[in-house]
Amino acid sequence: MATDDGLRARKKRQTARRIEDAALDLFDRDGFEATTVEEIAAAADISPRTFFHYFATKDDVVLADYAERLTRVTEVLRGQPRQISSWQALMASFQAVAADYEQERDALLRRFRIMASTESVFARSLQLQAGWEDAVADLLAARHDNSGEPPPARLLAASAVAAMRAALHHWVAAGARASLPAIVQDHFTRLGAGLDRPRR
Amino acid sequence: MATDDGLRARKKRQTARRIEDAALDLFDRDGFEATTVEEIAAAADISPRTFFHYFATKDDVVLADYAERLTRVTEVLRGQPRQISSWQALMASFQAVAADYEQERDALLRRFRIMASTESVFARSLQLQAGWEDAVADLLAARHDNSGEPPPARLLAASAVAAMRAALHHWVAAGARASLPAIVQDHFTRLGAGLDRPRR
DNA sequence: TGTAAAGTTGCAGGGAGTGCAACTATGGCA
DNA sequence: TGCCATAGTTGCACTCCCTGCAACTTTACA
Repeated sequence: MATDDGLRARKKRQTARRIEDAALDLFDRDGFEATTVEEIAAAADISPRTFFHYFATKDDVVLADYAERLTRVTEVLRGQPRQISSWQALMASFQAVAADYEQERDALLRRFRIMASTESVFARSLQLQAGWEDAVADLLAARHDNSGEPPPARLLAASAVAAMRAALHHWVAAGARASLPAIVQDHFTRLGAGLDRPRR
Repeated sequence: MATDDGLRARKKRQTARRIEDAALDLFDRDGFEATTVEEIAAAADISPRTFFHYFATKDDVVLADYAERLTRVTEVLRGQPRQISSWQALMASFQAVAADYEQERDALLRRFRIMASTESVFARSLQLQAGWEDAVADLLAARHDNSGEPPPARLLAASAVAAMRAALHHWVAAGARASLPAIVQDHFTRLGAGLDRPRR
């Protein structure tokens, strides 16, 4: 064993990457729905059957990095000092992801384009985000030191994901030119301060 | 024309209802995935082809009433006085739905059971909720009277849906015995007041 | 070099969902 | 009442996603 970096593992990563690249190119050219798994497999030089050993569904090729993003969020969240509020900790975690996103602006926009035009991919992305909520809520509950009343972990987690999504929406709608971490900070700050502002 | 209540329309509603009932019974008995459209069609006394004239996907049978819920939200939201804050208006709208939900506790819990065990249905429900966000955000933007800075409609809408979801989660996790509107009110109030509470 | 484990492939098949064309029922009208 | 246009139903053929299985190939390691 101990094959985390042997030839086998390296090849596997390469193949996954090759499939992803081939697929996204085809999606761009022909559209997601019009592209079949058979075509992707041919372009990536594997058999159609093998495709499903790498990705559970066609949708998942587009959303390959969601799992990594989640580990990023949880890592940063775990690293936050216990003195700061849960909300501040959440903001820091999601800003870290926002900073990562900015480094891959084009890939991100490509994904959004596909999501906007393909119901199933969009739905699946929301499902993965719901998984983030679960993980984050658990962490928040654990972060609490059991003295005093517990924070509404579920509400905090759901709100954080909602803020992140609204921020991304805002960023994309404005042409993806502004600073994403700044927008995320703004959204989190508003939510943290309270949404119930009197009219005017 | 003018056939909104003729024999034709009545029959259509009956058939839709018959399909829904047959499907949910089968889902309860055999599970969602193990039930085929063919079986549902047989139980509802229609052809498999006809099933897809009533429901776009198998998933949609479970989520049939989402569209009605949305119209309920938008109706109540439109009816809110312009003096109250956007957040108060949102709270009122979602509490109306919460009150409706409570009337159909068992049907609602059945749906949650299916969603919890079936990824695709859960994902689809989130997608429909995202549709709520769109509709609500549009309404909020329109509600604003163009004087002063516009409210962050997207953020408000996303937060409201998140609060609703967290409230439902809380309600179900606690055995669905508490008052759902009260829980919704509590969640909205917390969010409205601001989530960024200092530790202790 | 031999052997166990991991990875790949082809095959057969189930089930969702769609387009099309034929058929049937309904609603309105002369 | 009988006729016609329209709406709804059905069967058929088909595409595609995805899965289990068994045979085969490659890699790791002693």
